[in-house]
Amino acid sequence: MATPRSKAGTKGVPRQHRRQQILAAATQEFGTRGYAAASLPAIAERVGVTKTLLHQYFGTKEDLYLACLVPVGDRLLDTVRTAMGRNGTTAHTPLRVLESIFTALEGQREAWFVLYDTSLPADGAAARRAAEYWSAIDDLAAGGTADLLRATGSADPLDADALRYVWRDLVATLVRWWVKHPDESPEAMTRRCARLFAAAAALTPAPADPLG
Amino acid sequence: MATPRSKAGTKGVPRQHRRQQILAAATQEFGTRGYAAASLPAIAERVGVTKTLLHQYFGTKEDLYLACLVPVGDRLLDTVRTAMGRNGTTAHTPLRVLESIFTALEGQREAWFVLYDTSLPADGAAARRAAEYWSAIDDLAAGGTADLLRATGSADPLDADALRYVWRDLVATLVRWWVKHPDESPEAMTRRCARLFAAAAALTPAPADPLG
DNA sequence: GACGGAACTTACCTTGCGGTAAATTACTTA
DNA sequence: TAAGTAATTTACCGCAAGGTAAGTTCCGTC
Repeated sequence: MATPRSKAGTKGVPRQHRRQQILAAATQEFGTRGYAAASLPAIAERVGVTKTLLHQYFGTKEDLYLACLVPVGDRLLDTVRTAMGRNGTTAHTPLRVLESIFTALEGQREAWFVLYDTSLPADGAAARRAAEYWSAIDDLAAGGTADLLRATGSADPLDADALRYVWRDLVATLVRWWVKHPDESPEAMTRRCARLFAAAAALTPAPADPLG
Repeated sequence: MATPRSKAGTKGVPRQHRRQQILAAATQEFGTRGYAAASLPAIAERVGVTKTLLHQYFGTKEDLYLACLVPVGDRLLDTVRTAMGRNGTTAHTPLRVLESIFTALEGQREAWFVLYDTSLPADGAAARRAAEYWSAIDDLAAGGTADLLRATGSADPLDADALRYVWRDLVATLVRWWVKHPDESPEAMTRRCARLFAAAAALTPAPADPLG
């Protein structure tokens, strides 16, 4: 042995394990900083490894991003689908969806923002894939919001678009607040959302009968 | 004359005019791309000028950002203050605030996002200044949200914090949607928000027992 | 019609990033 | 114990960004 001059060589970390480490670190970095501001050196440092290794495991920066995106997207899409799935839209549907999202995200809350990154190279495969995910999720929400608008007598298609947009960003906002309050459990967070919804409802002078 | 070898020299644009041009272009670029992703060369190209000129007019990249931030922040803070100022919080206060924001932003809608840029160097003067602005605006909103929560019987201070957070991001979301629909006038946008609020209120039934 | 300042560019430096080729070390097994 | 392979680093390239120093052109004016 005697003074190993180089730090190269295996560190005894099996491939699959390392893969997971990298994915976790990258998801966190991408989720907090955003694709553009995130740097491979920073991710590598989190893992305690060299930038080069990331390339060898995942290829290009965008490839790595995709590798983070896919599992998160699948998990969230699935969660929302089952949360909305069974019975039609009721008043508790939004809360049920939120709770399912919080639960699915627990342990890696920043992952949400990997799905909705605005700083992606617009022409790349990552952006396309992300767009697929949130358009799929939006479609699920579309039913609910349409019902909602019909109930209050608005037929404007732009209203529907705006409402979907707002709902999506509202979820993002709640998750972002949640990230800043790590002690909050998914259940506690859901209850908090319920209270906030109630407060918000009090804000608007009650119109007509909700949802038939 | 005969073949001017260099394109240097004055283009006959007076200093103040040029200043405004640069500020407008920079605000747009920073607002759409965000501080990190925005590049000085890109801004310079918008103006039809060289990167160097930007430095000569405004100094460093962060300095330029600050020069964009300050007028926007002042204008918005002022607008919100007067919109909330007179009578206490009523049911129409949020809409009045929104309308004032839309009006103040008309002509440069992306400017909003200069105020709420998350990709700023965290330790810099720009971030500090931006934080001052939105904490000042948040303080204005604090009164309203507190009333709201008290009305629904929540005393949790974290609820108040979350509500402020959500409200701020809601505004950002609406502005973002608005940016994507350039034909929408401030007034039309305000009316649309009123309809959306009504729909959202319909969603939450009377402040009954949350979570079934 | 030469002079001086205002407006602008050319040319350059440095840094940090994404990305690749070629070592270097450790683990396994025959 | 030596070969072979898996895991990792060193050393490098190219590029684009932020930033600076030194010009170059234009314009009014005496």
